[in-house]
Amino acid sequence: MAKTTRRERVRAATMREIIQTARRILAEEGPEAVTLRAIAREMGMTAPALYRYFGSHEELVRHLVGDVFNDLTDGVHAALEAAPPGDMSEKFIAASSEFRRWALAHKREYALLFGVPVPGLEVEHGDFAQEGGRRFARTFLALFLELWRKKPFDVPADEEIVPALREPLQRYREYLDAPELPIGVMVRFLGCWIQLQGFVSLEVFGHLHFAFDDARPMFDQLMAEMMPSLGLDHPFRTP
Amino acid sequence: MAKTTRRERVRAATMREIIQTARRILAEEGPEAVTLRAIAREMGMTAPALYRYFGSHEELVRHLVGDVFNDLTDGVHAALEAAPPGDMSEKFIAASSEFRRWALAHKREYALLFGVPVPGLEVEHGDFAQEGGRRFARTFLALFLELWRKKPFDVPADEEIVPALREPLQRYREYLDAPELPIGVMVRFLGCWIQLQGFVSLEVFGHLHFAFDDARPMFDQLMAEMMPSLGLDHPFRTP
DNA sequence: AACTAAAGTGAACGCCGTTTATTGATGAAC
DNA sequence: GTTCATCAATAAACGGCGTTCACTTTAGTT
Repeated sequence: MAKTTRRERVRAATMREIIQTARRILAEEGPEAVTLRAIAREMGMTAPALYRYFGSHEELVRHLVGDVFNDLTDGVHAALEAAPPGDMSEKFIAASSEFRRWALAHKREYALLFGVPVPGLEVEHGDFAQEGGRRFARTFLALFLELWRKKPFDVPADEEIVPALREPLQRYREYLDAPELPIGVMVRFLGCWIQLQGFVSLEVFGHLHFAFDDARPMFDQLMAEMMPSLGLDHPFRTP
Repeated sequence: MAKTTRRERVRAATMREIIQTARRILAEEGPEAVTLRAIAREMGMTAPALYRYFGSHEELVRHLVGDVFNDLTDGVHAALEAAPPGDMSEKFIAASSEFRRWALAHKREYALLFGVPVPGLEVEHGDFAQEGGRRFARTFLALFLELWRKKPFDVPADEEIVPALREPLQRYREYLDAPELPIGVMVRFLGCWIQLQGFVSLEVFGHLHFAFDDARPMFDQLMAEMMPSLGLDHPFRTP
């Protein structure tokens, strides 16, 4: 079991400390401050030493992305578990609100996950980061599927779906390994997710300031309009 | 009229050349390549010379933002004018599609406008850039208002709007100087705009790849679902 | 105790934004 | 038409960055 030599353990600890330090700097001073030299300085090391742990600055940041993803996903999971077990409306609100809350409370980390990809604008985050992203995606997907399975809601018939969209939806359904779902469910799921994340991204990046000081009520409105389309009641509440 | 001295003219021309050069670099090599030294190098100058024209790198970028905004706005205007004059459905599709088309064709410029604000994540773009942003916002706003005025569509009654949202909507309505509009219209306008820009941002920044290679059909689906809520027909077409 | 592989250092390279002192050009006033 | 002030542009330098390389220190293994 514990085949970990002492060397391996201290090495792992150092890697963890590096990522932790990077996160602190990210949160407190912004993404452009996350430099190898700053991290090393903070840890009482020199920058080249970090190359024993990460091949480049970019690779370090990719690990950072994975770490942040896990944090966000943990938050959403916790919110889901804290919600009244049977109440799907509350669960949906809990997960969505926690996503938004976390994003606003960790703008810079959020920007790292869902902002403009830094290098070529095309490259997917690799490996570690990608895994974190998948886990996060699975969380919301599972919630939608639970929603649908427990209490199927009205979804667009196949003929109401833009023809060119049908095949991509089928392929995504295969990828999800859920062949029993109508593609109308897929289109609802994706539509809702895009609305949710689209809204939160605009809010976090300040692109709703043109209309709102505080976008919270508009978010509630969005939820109030979206939830009925998922067969959920929305408690018209503004705590 | 032409009070411009020769000095002023050549100065203005140089400023234009700087912005132009910056845009070329932005488009071809990405935002991180837009450095004072690179711009100067390209123009056969040295970096400090640019300080005669812009107070800092950031100020130069703000002007760049304004320039890019104007480009985008011009594109949307052109698309609107090219649409069949009377057909509001076509106009709406033209403007929305042009917005998306331009964004995808100018990802890096788009990222500059609607990505993560670079410095503190809070600061609004100042002056020149802000004016560009306003002009752009006015374009879509005017389109929505024309829509509503020519053919009023169903909007949520005041009681269907989340209470905490009503006052902010009234204030935004005042700011727009359109006191005759029901706040239900405001909520529709903002909701549609947020959906549109949210979608395009996610697509441009690659955050829809998790489900789609090509998000175009999903965009069409979005339009197909959104337009009826604005009293518009959607031609179920996928050219 | 001796050896070896890993961890860490310091100096250097070429980038960056920015400041300062200095030179070159040009339009305006006499 | 010459003088002079003003603006444009430069070279050199500072500190910061990612990264490389030759080097030393540390620590586990034999």
